[in-house]
Amino acid sequence: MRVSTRQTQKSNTRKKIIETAYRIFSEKGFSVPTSIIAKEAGVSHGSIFVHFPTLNDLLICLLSDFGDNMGASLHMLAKKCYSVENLLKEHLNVLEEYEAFYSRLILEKNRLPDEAKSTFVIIQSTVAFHFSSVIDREIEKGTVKKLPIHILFNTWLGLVHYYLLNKEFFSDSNGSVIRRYRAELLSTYLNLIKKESEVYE
Amino acid sequence: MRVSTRQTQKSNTRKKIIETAYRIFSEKGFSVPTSIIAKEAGVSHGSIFVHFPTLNDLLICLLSDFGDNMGASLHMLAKKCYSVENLLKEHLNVLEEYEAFYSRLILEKNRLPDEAKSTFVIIQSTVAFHFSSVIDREIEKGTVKKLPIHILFNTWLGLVHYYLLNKEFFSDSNGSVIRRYRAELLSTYLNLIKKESEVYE
Amino acid sequence: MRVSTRQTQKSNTRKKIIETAYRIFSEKGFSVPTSIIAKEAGVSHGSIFVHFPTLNDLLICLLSDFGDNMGASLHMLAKKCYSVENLLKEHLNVLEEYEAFYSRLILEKNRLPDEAKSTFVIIQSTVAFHFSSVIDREIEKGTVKKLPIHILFNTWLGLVHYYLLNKEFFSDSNGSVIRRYRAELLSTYLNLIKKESEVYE
Amino acid sequence: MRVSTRQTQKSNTRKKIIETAYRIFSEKGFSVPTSIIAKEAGVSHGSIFVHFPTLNDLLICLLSDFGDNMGASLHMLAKKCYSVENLLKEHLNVLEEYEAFYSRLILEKNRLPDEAKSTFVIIQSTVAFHFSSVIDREIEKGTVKKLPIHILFNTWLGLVHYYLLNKEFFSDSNGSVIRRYRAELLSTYLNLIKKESEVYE
DNA sequence: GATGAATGAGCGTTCATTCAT
DNA sequence: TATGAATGAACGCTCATTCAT
Repeated sequence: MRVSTRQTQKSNTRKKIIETAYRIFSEKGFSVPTSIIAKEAGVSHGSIFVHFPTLNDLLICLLSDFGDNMGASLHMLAKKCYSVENLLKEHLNVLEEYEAFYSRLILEKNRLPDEAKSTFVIIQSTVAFHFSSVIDREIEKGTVKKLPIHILFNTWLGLVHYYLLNKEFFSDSNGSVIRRYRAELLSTYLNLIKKESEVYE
Repeated sequence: MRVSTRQTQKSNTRKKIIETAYRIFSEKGFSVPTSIIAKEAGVSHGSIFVHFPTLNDLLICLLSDFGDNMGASLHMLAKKCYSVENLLKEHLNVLEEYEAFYSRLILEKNRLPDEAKSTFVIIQSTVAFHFSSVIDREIEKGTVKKLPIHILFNTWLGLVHYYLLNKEFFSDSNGSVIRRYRAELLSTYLNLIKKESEVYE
Repeated sequence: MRVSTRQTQKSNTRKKIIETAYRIFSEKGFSVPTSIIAKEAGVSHGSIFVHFPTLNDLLICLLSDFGDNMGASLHMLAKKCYSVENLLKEHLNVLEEYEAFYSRLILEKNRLPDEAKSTFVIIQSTVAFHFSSVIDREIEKGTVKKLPIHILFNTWLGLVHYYLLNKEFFSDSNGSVIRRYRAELLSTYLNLIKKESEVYE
Repeated sequence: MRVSTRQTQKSNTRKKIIETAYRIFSEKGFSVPTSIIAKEAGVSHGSIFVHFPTLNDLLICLLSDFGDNMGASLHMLAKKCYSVENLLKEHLNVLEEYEAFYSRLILEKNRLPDEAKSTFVIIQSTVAFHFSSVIDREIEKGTVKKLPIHILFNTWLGLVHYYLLNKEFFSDSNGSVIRRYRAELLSTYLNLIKKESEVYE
């Protein structure tokens, strides 16, 4: 019991740091000083370095957790996705769930440790995989235009990222851009890729 | 004469600072220290602050100049653009011309003074304006799908920005992504927006 | 039994700390962090401060133990030492036995608590005492030059310390300098202090 | 004139930093924080890093200057030194001149950048060179015992260093150990190395 | 106007020490 | 008693900004 209590406390602190960092990095970007994270988390500055020897280690942990979580959410895409429409809807659901941090990731990944890039790559690969198989099928069925799949994918991702990265132009800074533009994004994109006879409404 | 000489000198220094900052920010991003800019420009560190009271002022000037230049280039779009295809080709030409700095702008605009956003907005508005009028015409002519114009535009911009922001995944770090993917970007996008009978090759 | 067990445990912990600190300080010097000592000793970081309220207390204990041990070894000098030669040989034996820690002590004593100096003094006094009585006798016998004894002693100590403190110039960093230069140190020193008719070979 | 004034100011600050660092390192050792040096020098903390990019650079500069100065003083040894006695007297003069910093150097050289060791080596080599040539001559003349020169040298250096390193046992902490023990050191050492017929008084 | 040395607040990180368990 | 997470003052170093020349 004793040991368990101690471990709980430790992991509580760790959790507080991780959650605070996640929240603050989401809000303000990855260059917020560690001292601010500590203050917001209600722990001492030194505590951060008890749990994460360097700032990079904290970032890597955050990104890794994030990649795992978002990856897990994305893996559930496969089950429900009999159509592109469904796939993209679910993709938007996942993006909405992780919206703030994901936006920071795609914006600042170049400043982050190399591990960040792999997180990014893994996430996109997962989506790309499901996207490919669904689109492939639809192209064969003749419901989607026959165009190179990777560019169809990049077009979708580019479109969504464009809204995420320019959030302040599209919505109140607090709301979710994804939620607000979900319908528009979906219908436009689907109407673009569908053959004319298959118009999406 | 004296005054004129001094003014010449003054404006030379200013020009050197602006050009150097433009080049270095293009290459390394906006967080290069001012001392490095000064050294590269061959002027004293203090000179920067004679011409630009704060770093923000230098950035605003740079962005404003950039907006003017790129805006001017973009205004010439109108003349040549009788078709979407031509318009987009010219847009890519302009983007290629300003590629490095433009990429930094869309990547780091959140770290820049608020004025940066207006530069960004002005540039995109200019493009959007020409895009609208051309697309409008083509929709009316029935060569382009009837979809909300602003989303068609965002799709195009999102697609291009996606390549610019993920340059390292698409090309050698030195070459121009735009030059390399120009054909692919154009053909994909046009095939998406054109009605089937009008397929772009 | 409980109490005894607990006491055993306590003294075991204490012993582990002392032994580890002795070993690590010998190897790496006195500025190794306490956390490293704890890890190497296989005890918790806090345990160090249960047994030694401050780092200084640990150092004082270590130095005191060291003084006792080396002092005890040195006290046995008296029995065997009928000649300076024997005395110095035995002195070198003792120094070789304690070489690593002793070298650290003479190198870093200024960074150590004042008590370190008394350890140093006690050790040297012990040697000086035996040295004095042997040399005294030899001077009377006329085998050693008649010079102030304390300087003869300081010359010897200076010579030996010089080799200990500049170990890296004289030998591989791993071997014992004393062992390697024992003969040379002895013969030179003895030839210096002996009257000519008594040359040492 | 203007430029000269500016340069003077700069070099004044640099000089203040160097002199203060020299003085404080002499008094308290090389691990005094840079912030203390700055405060004592009457300059801002940042100023130190304007003149010396890293602490190591400051140390290297200090040691290099020191090596040059002491080296220059030592090179004058050659002229006056017709006898060991004169040589050693002059050596002591130089040591007395640089006593405080020299003592720190021999005590803490292991903690200093590698360049420190070369300073140490250069200084000792200079002394060793003059020592060798004088002693060589005297051994040939038969006034000094025939013993390996390098150990005769190490004995001298060991003796002097012993007094420098244990200053607090030999003299008031303020006075110069060298000045106080000059006669004793010289006479003892000379009497040890001289043949008996040549006794030094 | 141009200079560049000087400034000092702020950064990530270290480590002896404390204290609830 | 033993634990080890938590603490916070201190460190070397950076850099936009100031100002005497």
